[in-house]
Amino acid sequence: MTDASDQRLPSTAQAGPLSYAIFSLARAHRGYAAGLLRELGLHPGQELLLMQLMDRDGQTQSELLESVGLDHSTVSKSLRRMQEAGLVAREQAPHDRRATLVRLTEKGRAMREPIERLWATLEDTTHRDLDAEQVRAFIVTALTIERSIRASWPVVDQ
Amino acid sequence: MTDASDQRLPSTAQAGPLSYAIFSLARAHRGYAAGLLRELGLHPGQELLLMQLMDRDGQTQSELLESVGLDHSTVSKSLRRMQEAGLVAREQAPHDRRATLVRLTEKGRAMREPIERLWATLEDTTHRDLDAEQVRAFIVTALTIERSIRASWPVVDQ
DNA sequence: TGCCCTTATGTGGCCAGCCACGCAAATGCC
DNA sequence: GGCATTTGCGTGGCTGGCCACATAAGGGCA
Repeated sequence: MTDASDQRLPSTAQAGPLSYAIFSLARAHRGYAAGLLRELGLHPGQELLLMQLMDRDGQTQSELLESVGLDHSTVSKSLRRMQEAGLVAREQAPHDRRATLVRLTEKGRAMREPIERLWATLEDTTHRDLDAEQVRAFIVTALTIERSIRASWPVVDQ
Repeated sequence: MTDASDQRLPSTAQAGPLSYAIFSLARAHRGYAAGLLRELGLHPGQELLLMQLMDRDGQTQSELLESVGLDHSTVSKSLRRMQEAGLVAREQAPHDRRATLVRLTEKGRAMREPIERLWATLEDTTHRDLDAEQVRAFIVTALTIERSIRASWPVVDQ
C-alpha cells in the first residue's frame, strides 16, 4: 500500500505548493471515486455522462460533450463502451443525420439511485473534517483558480 | 473551444458541490499544466519523476514510486518512455540484482531550469487572483480533505 | 443550383493510470 | 541449508484523455 503520507515532496514542488496541493488532492479524490465507481461497474467519467442524461435524456453527443467539457473523441469512445455495457443506446437524429441521440436504457436509468448514493458517500467523506465555512471558502477559491487558469489558457497556443 | 463557463451542472453534481469543484478544478489545472509541459516535450507526470531525480539521482524505481505514489507499472512504463526519450538511464543495482537504479542523463539534468520556470508559471497563474490568506486556507483545506479521503480508503477493499 | 465552410462524429495513435499475472532475486524462518 | 514468503520489475489489457486526420451532412451564399 502506497501511503501518500510519506511522500517526499520534490524541492521544486515546494516552490509551487498550491499547484502541488491541487495535484495531490485530485489524485486522492479521483482514486477514491474510482474505487466507489468500480463497485457499480462504472469507470471514472461515465457517471458524469449518465447524470447528464438523467437530467435530460436523448441529448446529442455534441450537447453532451459541451456539458462535460471533454474532447469529442473521448465522449465518442466512452459512449461506445457504455453502449456495449448496455447503459445507453444511440440512434440517428431525425432532423440531422449527422447527429446521434443518446438515450438511457433501462439499465442506465437504474443507475440513478446507486450513483446518487455514491455522490453522497463521496461528498460526505470529502467534507467529513470540514466545517461549512471551510467548504464554502474552498469552493469559492477553487472557482477563482479555475477562472484564472482559463483566462490564461490561450497562452498555450501562441 | 469548449468553455467551461457554460457547462450545465448535472443535478446530481449539485448534490456534491465540493466534489464537483475538485473534479472541475483538477481538470482545468491538469489541462493547463499539460499544455505547458508539451512545450518542453514532456508528458504529465514525467516532470514529477524528473524533479524527484533532481533531488536525489540514482534512486531505485521502488523508491521513486513511493515518492510519487503511483502504481509500479505506471512508473515502469513511464520510465521506459523517458529512457527512449533520452531523459534517464537505467542500470542494475549492484547490491540488489532485482532493483534498477534510475539516473538522469545530461538531457534530463538540462530540464531542471525549464521545469522550474514551468512551475513558477503554473503557480503564478494558479494564485493570480488570490491573496495570501486564501492560498493558505486552500492548502490547509486540501490537506484536510486528502487525509479524510485516505482515512476512509480501506472502505473500498472491504 | 453548386461550391465552400462549418458542424457532428468516428478513428488511429499516443500517454497516464490501474489491476492482474508472472518471474527472478532477496529475505525470513525452521 | 532448504523452502516459503516477500520484494522489485516487467508486461498485457483495459479505460480516460488528448491531438490529428478523415468523413459525411447541413448551411450559407453567389
